[in-house]
Amino acid sequence: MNNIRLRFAPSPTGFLHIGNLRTVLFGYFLARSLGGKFILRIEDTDQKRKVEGSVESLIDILKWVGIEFDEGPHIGGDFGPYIQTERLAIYQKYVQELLDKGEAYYCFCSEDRLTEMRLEQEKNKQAPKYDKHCRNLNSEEIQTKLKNGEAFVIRQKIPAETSIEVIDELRGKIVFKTDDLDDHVLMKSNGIPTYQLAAIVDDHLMNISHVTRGDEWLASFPKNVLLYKSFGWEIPKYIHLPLILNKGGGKLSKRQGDVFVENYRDKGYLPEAIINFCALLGWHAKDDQEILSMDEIIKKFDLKDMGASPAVFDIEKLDYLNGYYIRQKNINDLSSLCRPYLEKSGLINDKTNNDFIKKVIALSQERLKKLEDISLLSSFFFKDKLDYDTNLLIWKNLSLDDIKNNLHELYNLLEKIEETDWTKDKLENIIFSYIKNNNKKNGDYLWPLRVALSGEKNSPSPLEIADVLGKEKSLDRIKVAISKN
RNA sequence: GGUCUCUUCGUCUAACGGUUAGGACACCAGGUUCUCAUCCUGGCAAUAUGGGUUCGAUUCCCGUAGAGAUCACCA
Repeated sequence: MNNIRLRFAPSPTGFLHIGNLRTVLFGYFLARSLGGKFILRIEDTDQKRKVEGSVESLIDILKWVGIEFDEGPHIGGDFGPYIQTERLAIYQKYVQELLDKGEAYYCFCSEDRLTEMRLEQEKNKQAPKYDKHCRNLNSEEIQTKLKNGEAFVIRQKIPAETSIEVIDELRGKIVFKTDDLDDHVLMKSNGIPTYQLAAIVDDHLMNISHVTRGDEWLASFPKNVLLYKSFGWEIPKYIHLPLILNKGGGKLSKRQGDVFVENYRDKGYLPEAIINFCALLGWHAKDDQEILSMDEIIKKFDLKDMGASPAVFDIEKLDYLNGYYIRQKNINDLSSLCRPYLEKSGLINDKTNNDFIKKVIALSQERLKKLEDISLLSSFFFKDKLDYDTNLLIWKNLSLDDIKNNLHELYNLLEKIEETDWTKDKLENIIFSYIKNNNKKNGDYLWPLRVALSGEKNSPSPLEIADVLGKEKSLDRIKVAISKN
């Protein structure tokens, strides 16, 4: 039994961003490698951005990836509730404590005044910052305004003219001047706390030992530390994970391709590949192993082997890993994974014979980068009529007549083979010895045969295709090729 | 603009202050009974820059440059 507790605390604002996935994954690796607990907490304090149903889809996709929680809104736990809007009374209590201690203050400034102030600051090329207008109101003024029912927020009272030292586990000590820090809003006028308050209170109350969050929070880290000090609470270890960048640099954004884990799942990326890929973004195993399962990563994971520099998302490496993991699948698993893609593209229906599909998929397995590729790679198996240019049949500098002759010879040869002997190995035997005995070259026969059977420039070997297609269909396709003009 | 962070092959990254600066992806070439793919072999390719400290710097310190983050009653 130890006290290691980490959490993933997303906002329910839609699909899971790949950068967020990387953050969860590292939190998960750390928690599990330390033998600790992993908790899901929903940070829904921004009601405007909340998207209906996103908590459910979040839990779904995390489950698909293979992340298991020990506590959370969907499974309960001893530190609930795990949804922030169900904890409002708690935040009220703690914000009052801050008020009583003089670590926070009422602010009655209108939005209009704030905007005006900001415009003025911009005009004078100053950093936009709250001007502390309400910081020194006396209690009479406050009581009067409160009685008049004036709207207010509660702001954090940042100490003046000093500096604050914070420790990030990846970067070490960082020093900020408090005068550069804003008196941030802790409690909004609707009585709901901001992230800055809610996250700190919850992390404390939920006994979180290590906070893993994105790099974008580093700038507000000193304010968080100040808040811990105001409460007199112990500060957990903080790990600000570097961001994932686009190919051209810059935050991974929707405009330059897929950013949601759901997009990758739908295209047929495997969780194994996604996990492995994300792990390699900022972490490296001591022994240089680069193909790793979740279990292996957890076994080898160490905070010390993590970097603090941002990483570019390179889809080509993901493709490589995905192809690798697809090749490792056994054919039963792979065909159940691929079948939905074939059905969706209309090549098969739910009644299509499964054994036939398995054979087709087996031939495409080593060519797949992602599951959705199966439709394009294997469509010729399912079509009644192949559509290809006659010239595609021609191999090197043979004439079309030569090609047709060769196909004719093959037709006569294959026609004699018994249905029960129609297997890849036997076909191979017969065709190769025929070519050899007649002193011909493999390509003169195999290329046109392959095109006749597939209609494609690239495909598996003609013997493999013929085997899967069966005698009748194969002979039909050869006949069609011979009669093409 | 202020503040903070980051900087090794194109990309992800390794290297107690001493290595011919290593690996992976991508790319190129060769091999694997036709193409593609797989697989195997080989190749190309990096310490941003200027100063220090040191016998010795990719590694430590300072400056410069570049990139990124942040500066909401969003998270």
